[in-house]
Amino acid sequence: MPEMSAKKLSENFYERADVVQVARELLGKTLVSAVDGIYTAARITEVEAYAGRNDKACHANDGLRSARTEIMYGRGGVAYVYLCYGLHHLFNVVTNVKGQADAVLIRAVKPIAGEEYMLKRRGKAKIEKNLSSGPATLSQALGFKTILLYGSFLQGDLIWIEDAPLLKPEEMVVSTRIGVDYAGEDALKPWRFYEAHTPWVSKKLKTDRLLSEI
DNA sequence: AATTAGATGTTCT
DNA sequence: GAACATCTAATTA
Repeated sequence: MPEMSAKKLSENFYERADVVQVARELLGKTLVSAVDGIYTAARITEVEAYAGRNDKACHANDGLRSARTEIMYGRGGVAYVYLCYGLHHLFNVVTNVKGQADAVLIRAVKPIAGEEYMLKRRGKAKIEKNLSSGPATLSQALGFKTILLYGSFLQGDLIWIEDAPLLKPEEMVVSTRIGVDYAGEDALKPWRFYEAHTPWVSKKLKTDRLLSEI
């Protein structure tokens, strides 16, 4: 049985208004999955903030409401999982209060527990970067599938996030978000964050800077 | 090492 | 019908 010493992040953490700050604070936290009765856990090493109606890169931009985006308008602390490119299930954490459609995309994690199950789900033999450094690969490693998990409560017993110390500015890299070139000037917003000095990151850009250098 | 093509299905115009 | 918060294998150099 897994140890349960660390605390689950509460409603207060997720429902704050500043999605960029919540994104930064999610770095270093522990993402736990008990999907399919299999316990896996991983350290969050890369995230991106999506700022609701005012963010052209966000699915809810201009206040778009649809079956897909509806969950983002609900309360913070639930999962927004969607199918990307017809193949990949991307996992987001909904933040802010009801009515505000903010979310944080989890883009990379470092395995902590249940590595053997992650390897099996990914069809890999070795634990290395490509096991879970990417929004689609981490979802596969942790068993996230959109049908099951859209709207999952993140303090339940299927998926949750456990508290861990905050990273310091010198331990954190800031960059523009990946794959959102269609978003015009919003594509330039420095809303991607990853843990410095770890290989568990999806990709690096020439413009990346330590947060402490800005 | 860097670039390209192909996989696939839902959402939005 | 186009676009899409991606990944992998194959190809080029």
